[in-house]
Amino acid sequence: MSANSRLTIAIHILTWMALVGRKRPDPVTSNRIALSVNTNPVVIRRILGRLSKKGLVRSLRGANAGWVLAKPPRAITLRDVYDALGEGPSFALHAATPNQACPVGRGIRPALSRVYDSLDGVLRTHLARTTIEDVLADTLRRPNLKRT
Amino acid sequence: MSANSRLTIAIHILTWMALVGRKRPDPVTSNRIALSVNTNPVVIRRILGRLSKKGLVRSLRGANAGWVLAKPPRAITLRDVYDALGEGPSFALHAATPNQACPVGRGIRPALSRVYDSLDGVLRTHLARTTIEDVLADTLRRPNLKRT
DNA sequence: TTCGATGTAACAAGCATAGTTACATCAAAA
DNA sequence: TTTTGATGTAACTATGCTTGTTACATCGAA
Repeated sequence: MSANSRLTIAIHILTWMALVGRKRPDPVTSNRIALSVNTNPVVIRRILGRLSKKGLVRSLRGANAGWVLAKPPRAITLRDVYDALGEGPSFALHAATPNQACPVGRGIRPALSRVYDSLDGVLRTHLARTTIEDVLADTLRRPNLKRT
Repeated sequence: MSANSRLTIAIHILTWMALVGRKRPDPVTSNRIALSVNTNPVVIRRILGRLSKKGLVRSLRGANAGWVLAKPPRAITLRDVYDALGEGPSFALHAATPNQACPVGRGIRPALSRVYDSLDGVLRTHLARTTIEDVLADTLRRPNLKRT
C-alpha cells in the first residue's frame, strides 16, 4: 500500500447510491452508506462534501435529511469523481529542490512536470470512459456466478 | 503532496548519468549523483539498487567503483524505470474490507480492480513513449532561453 | 419547538517517506 | 597481499499523510 483510497470510497458511495436510488429516490444518510463501505460516517461525509461542491451530489437537511445524486448515474464519469476529489498528481517531484547549479538539476523539474501533466491527461481521458452506471453493472455482475 | 518522489529521483539519476556519460564513460559515484539531486547518497543507492536488478544500470566495485548505464539512454523508456521501481498501483482499494453482505460491498472491489488495472496499462503505455534521451533533451532545452 | 442528520474541527494511531549514521563487503590498483 | 574507496544494506529518526474517532454547532422540515 501507499496511495490513498479516497477515489475508491467515492466511487463506492456513488455506486451504492445509484443502486439504492433505483428503488426509492429518498435521501440516504452517511450512516447507512458507512455500513456498506465499512467505515466511519465522518469519512463518508468528508468525501460527500467534496462531491457536492462539484455538483455530483446534494445534501438535504431538516427531517428526512441525507444525500441524493445530483445527476443520473450514467451522467457521472469516474473522471468527474477524480476531479471532484482534487487530489494532486500521482508522482511527486523532488522533496528537496535539486542543485540549480547543475544543468540537469535546473531543467529536470519542468521537463518532468510536462511528463506528469501529460500522464494526468491520459489518465483522466481514460477515466472519462467509465460511468457510475458502468461500475454498478460490473459490480452486480460477478456475485451471481458463484462457481469457482 | 502525497505521492512519493522515487520515480522522479530515478529519472533524475538516469538523466544525469546520460549527460555525464556523453563526455566520459567512466562510472559515477552515488555521492556525485546526490550532489545534483540534492539528497543523501544512500537514497540514491537505494534506487540504483532497484534499477540494477532490472538491468538498467550496473554497479562496479573496487578502485574506480561506481555506476554506469547498462543501455544507451535512447533504449531506456520511462516505463522501464516505472516497472523497475515496482511501486504499487496509484489508487488503493478500501482500507477495511467493505460489507460483504451488501451487493455493492461484495462486488465493488473486483470491479474497481479491473478499472485500476486498466488505468495502469494506459499509464505504462504512455510512459513507454518517452525515453531518458527525450527527457535529457527536454531538460537541456529550457535553461538556454532565459528571457521571461 | 423538536429532532435527527449535516458539516467541520480536533485529535490519535498507524504507516510511508526521506534523510541519516554506521558498517560489512567487495575488487581493482598499488 | 595490502590498501583504499565505494557499494549494499540495516537500523533509526523526523515528518507528514491517511484513516478513524469524538464532539459539537448548525440546519430545516415536520
